[in-house]
Amino acid sequence: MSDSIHLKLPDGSVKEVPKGTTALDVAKSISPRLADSALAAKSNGDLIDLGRPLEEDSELRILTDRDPQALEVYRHSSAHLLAAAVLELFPETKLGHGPATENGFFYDFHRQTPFTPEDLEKIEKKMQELVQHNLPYAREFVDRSEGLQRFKGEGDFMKCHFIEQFTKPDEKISIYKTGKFLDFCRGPHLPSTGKIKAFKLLNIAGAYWLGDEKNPQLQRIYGTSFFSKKDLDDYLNSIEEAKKRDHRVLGKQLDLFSIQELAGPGLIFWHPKGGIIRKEMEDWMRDQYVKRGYSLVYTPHVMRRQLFFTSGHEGYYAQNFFDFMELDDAEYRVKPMNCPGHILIYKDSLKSYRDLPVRLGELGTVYRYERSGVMHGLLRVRGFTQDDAHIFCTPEQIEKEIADCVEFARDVLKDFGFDKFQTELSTWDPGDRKSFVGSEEQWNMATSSLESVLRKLNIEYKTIPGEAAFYGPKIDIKLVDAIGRLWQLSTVQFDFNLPQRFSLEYVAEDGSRKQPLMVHRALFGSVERFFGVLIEHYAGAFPVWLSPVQVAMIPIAERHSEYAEKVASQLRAAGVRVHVDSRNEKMNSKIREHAMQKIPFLLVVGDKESEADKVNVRTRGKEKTEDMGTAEFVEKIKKLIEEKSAVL
RNA sequence: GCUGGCGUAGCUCAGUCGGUAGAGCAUCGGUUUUGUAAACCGAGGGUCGGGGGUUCGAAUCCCUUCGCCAGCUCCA
Repeated sequence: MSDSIHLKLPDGSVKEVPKGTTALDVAKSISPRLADSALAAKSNGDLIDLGRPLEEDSELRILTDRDPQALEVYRHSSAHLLAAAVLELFPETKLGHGPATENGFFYDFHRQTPFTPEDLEKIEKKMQELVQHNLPYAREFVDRSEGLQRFKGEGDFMKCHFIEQFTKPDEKISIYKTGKFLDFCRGPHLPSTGKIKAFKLLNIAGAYWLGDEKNPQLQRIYGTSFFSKKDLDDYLNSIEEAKKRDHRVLGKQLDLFSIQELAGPGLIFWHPKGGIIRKEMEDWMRDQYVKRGYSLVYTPHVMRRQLFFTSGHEGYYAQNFFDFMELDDAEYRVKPMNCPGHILIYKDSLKSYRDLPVRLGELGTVYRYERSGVMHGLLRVRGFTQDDAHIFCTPEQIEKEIADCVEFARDVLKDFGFDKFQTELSTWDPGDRKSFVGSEEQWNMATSSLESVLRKLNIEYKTIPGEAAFYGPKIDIKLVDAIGRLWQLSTVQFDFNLPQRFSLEYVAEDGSRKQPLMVHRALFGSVERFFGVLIEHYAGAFPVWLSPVQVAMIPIAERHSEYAEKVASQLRAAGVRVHVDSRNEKMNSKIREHAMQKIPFLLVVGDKESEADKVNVRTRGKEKTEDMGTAEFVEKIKKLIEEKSAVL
C-alpha cells in the first residue's frame, strides 16, 4: 500500500504526489498563474472539483477559461449563485433544480407569489454581492437519511424527491453549500463565487414540476454567464441581432404577410410582396415535380369524416383537428393532412406493377388545431400548405425512391441558399409497441432501407431511437441558417399504416395482388414555415430571384420619369420585377426608403443617364454606385435571376 | 392549455396622483424639381383590444373576454 499516487498530465509528464492531493494543489505546483485561473478539473475524463482529494492514479487535466467544458461547470455554479441569492432575499422559496443549458442556466423555484421583473433586478444585485464575498462552493457528504431529514425539515419537497429518485438508501449523498444555500448536487462546481466574472439574468417563465403539465408550475429564472464581460456582451448582441431577423418583425416592415385578429390566430394572410415570394417557391416546386416524374394533383379541403376514420387519424389525432361539421346528415371535416386524399386517387383505378412508382404531389393546404399558446408567426400555425407527395412503389423500387427524395430535399435546400444540413434517422422503440404499428419485419426492412440509402449517398446522420412516426421510420433533414440555428423542415417517411388500412394493391408480374409500399415526404415541410425560415436566414435581403421588387427606378426629377419608364419596360420585357418611383420626393428619400425595403438594385436616372442610355446602379450592401449601359444591366440581372444567385 | 408580462393613431412609442389623449414616422393637400440613406408648410386621423363594474369622473382601479410576447407542455 503506497501513500502516493501517479497523475498523468496532458503534456505526458507524470507526477507522483501524496494520496489526497487536490487538483488545485497540482495546479499550484505547476504555476501560481494556473492555480489562479483554474476553474475545475478532469480526472480520467470525469469533471471534478478542484478541491476534491485524489485517491488513485489517474489522468488529470486542469480546466481554465480556455476549456469549453469548464463553461458548463461555470454556468452550473452560476445557477447555484442564483439560488443562493434568491434564498437570501426570499427565504421561504423552495428549490427545484438548476442546471447549465446550451446558452446559460436556469433555476426552478416554488413560491406562492411569483417573481416580478423588479425582483429579477434585486436578485441580480444580490448575486453581484455574493460574488464580492467570494463564497466557497463547499462540498460535503452526509447520510442519505440525514440529508432527507434536513430538506424535509425545510419543506424542500423537490429536493427530497430528487434524493429519493437519484440515490439508494445506504448511500452518502453529496451536498454543496454556498452561503445559506444547500443543494443536493453531484457537482462539480467552481471553487468559489468570486470566479464568476460575467452573468445576467434574462427572464422569468413558468415551468411544470418534472416537466408534466398535470403538475403545478414553478417559477423558472433564466440567466446566462460567460468567462468574460466581452463574451457576455457578444452573446447579448447576438440575441439582439437575431431579434432584428425576426420574421414577424421583418414581415411587417417589408409588408410580406400578416395575421389578423379578426380572422383568428395561426392563420396567415400573404400580402402582395409575400405572395410573389410564395409564387416563386411554388413555381420552383411544381417545376421540380414535373422534372422528377411526379404527378400534380389537387384534393378537396373538406371531406367526409368517415375518410379519417378509415385512415385512422380520427383515433390518433382527434385533438389536433378543427371540429367537424354536419351537412346533409353526414359529418365533414377540413383536412388535417393530404395523405388520405392521395390514397383515394391511387385506389381509383387498379394499378399494375408497370404503373409503379406512382408519385402524387400536391401543394395541399391543411388545418390543424394547435393549442393557443404554441402559435409562433409563420413557424407554428393552424393553417398551412404542405409540399406534400406520396410515393407508392414495389419493394424493389423503394431504395431508389427514397434516395431520390433525399437528393430532392438537398436540392431544395441548396437552391434556396442553405448549404449546411444535419440528417437524422428516426427509428422505433421495439419495446414500445403501443406507440408504433407494424411488424418487426416491416420496421427492420424499412429502417435498413433508409440506412442503406444514407450510406450509399455518403450522408452523415444521427440515429434517434424511438423518434419515428407511429407508422414508420423517417429521415429528417435539418438545415442550418445564416446565424447557425437549426430548423426542421424536410422529412421523408415510411408508412406501413395507410396501405394496410386502405387495402392498397397493385397487380404483380405473376398476376397476384400485392400491397405497395408507401413513402410520405414533404421538403419545404410547410410553405409558411419555409418562408419564415427564409426571411430569417436572409434577414429580409432575399436573393434577386426571390425579391418581390428586384429593381427600383429612381428618376431624379420629374422630367426623367419618361426615361425611367423606358428602362423599366425593357426590364419588364426581360421578366424583371421593377417599380418606378415617380413620386414627388427627393432622390435621397427614395434611396433611403427602397434601401430599407432591401431592394437588390436601385437605378438612379437623370440627365447624364438618359442622354447616354445608361443607368446608375446602386447595389444592396455596396457603398459605391456604378454606371452601366442599360442593356448591360438587363443582361446582368437576367443572369443573376436565372442562376438564383445569392450574391448580387 | 398553463405561468408571467403586455394591448394607446397605419407603424414605433409617451401619457404623473383617476380629471375626458400626445410625439415622430406614415397618410392627404400645397410649395419645391431635386445627383446617392429623411426638403418645407399645413391638414386629417383614436369608443385607449372588446364587454361589464367601481366612481361625480376611468387609457389609468376591479372583473371578464379576445389577442400578442417569453417560457413550459405539445408539435402525426
